[in-house]
Amino acid sequence: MNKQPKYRQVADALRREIDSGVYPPGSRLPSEAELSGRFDASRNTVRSGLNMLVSEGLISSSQGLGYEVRKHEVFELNASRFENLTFPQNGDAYSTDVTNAGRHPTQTFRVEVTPATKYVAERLKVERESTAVLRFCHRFVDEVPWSTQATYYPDWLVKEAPRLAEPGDIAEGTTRYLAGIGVEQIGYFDEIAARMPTPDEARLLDIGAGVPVLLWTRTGYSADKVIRCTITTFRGDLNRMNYEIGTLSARQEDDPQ
Amino acid sequence: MNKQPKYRQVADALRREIDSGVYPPGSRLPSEAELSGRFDASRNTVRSGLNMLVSEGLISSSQGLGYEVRKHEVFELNASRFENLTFPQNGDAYSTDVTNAGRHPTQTFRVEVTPATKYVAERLKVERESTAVLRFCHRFVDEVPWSTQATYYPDWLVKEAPRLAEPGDIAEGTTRYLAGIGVEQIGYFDEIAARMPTPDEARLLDIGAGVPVLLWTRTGYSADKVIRCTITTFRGDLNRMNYEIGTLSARQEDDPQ
DNA sequence: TGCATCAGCTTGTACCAACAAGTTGAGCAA
DNA sequence: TTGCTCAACTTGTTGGTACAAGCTGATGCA
Repeated sequence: MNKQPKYRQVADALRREIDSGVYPPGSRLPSEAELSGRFDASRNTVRSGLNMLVSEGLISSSQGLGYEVRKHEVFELNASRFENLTFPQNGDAYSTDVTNAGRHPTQTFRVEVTPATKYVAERLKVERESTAVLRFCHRFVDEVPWSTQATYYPDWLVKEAPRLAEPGDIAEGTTRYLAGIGVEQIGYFDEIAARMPTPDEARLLDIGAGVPVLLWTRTGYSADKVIRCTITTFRGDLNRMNYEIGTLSARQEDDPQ
Repeated sequence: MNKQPKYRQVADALRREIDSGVYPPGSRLPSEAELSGRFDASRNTVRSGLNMLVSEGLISSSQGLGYEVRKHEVFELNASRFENLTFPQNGDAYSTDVTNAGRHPTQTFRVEVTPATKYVAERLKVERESTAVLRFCHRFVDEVPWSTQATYYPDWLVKEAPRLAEPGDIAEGTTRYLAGIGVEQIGYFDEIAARMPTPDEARLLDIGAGVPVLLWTRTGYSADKVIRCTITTFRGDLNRMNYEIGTLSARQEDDPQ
């Protein structure tokens, strides 16, 4: 007889019903008052149970509207193709991928000079607090905030490639621009982590409780130096990263889709 | 004058203090009663604020002990080396990596025959509900639950490689065993996602609120067929995945560490 | 018809009270 | 000294109340 607390029983019961399809994605749950009656619990207790499900990312709530079962449409990011070494396409990949999926991409962009954080300095192999150029992108899909991308370039590189510090877009892509002046990216190092968003990230990506962010750090290097560090934050509930490694084989061809 | 609700003011103030080092990782926060006095708020209001920080993964609480600022020691997983194509080393990589880090690895292991879930069936390219062999690993580092790893092998492959269904360990590693009978893995496809843990996952990995899981799905294929699907779940707060792509360059050599 | 208002629903915030249950250290007993 | 008990702390659970604030559809006025 291991008695669970009542608010947990509420959460478990509702979670089971959501999983089994009683409340399909997009549907509304009964109101707190109704659940309060059904489970013979106070409104506070029911709210505790609902809060668990919110923290798990299973449901979301809005004032005046009620609780809704979250939909999970996942967007695939092909990380190993994203920035092909021989045909660098940089940020363009985002626009093309999104457009191909029949969605509408928009983004805001800004450039600034900023001291490198500890995390960035370690990766760029420069002194902490030494300045770096930050090219920052805030991306949307169908007007929904999707990701933020911050690319840092070390000071010494900006001296060789001054256009990096200019506020405008670089039409041919930064990788190609750098290759043009003799700085060729020959490899990169990816780090992927997950955590709950900071309040800033939650605001920029418009995510509520229960949704983690996927952190993708790509450090690109030339034959002898680190030339950039890109930190991308994605909504964890809307994105999945893919890596294709090894011989491209029948796996692709016999895919019926 | 945008007045924030009181519980949010509590959370923001404490978050700022944690970030600025007033409460360093591992230290204890003042008790609910003390904070209640300091912020001139009821215990419930203070609890709401503290709960926010718990959901963000910044602090954790235990009955009788109080609230503690979470420590973040991250373990690096080198995914591109993990299963080298020419020198397959499979699960061994986990033991060696952990031992090299001066930690103590343990694991439990079991084998079962189970119907493939929709997710697994899609990746193995078999019928939904058709049986697969599941080799399941529950891994610990210094007695702390670290990850679970579930590898599924399709039915047709088990007919050719019967040892896959045997309960015991395969000493030389499954990749090598399969290569020995002519089924060579020539590539794989990785998918990485993040989400909040299910109650089952939270139990197996012993994670509380505010910690997401990192989901890593590796689908391995031979020249003409998919031969396995491995789903690994990690604690998001303790792990980071790395991919090294492109020419191995000076990046490694001039790394002082 | 068209528009504004408002009643009645929803969740959000904030307080109070009481008791359960886990942890620790002081202090007493063997 | 050793070991046990217990008081005094901590957070966890559950109940209650009241009002704020967002949303929707019905009502009624122009």
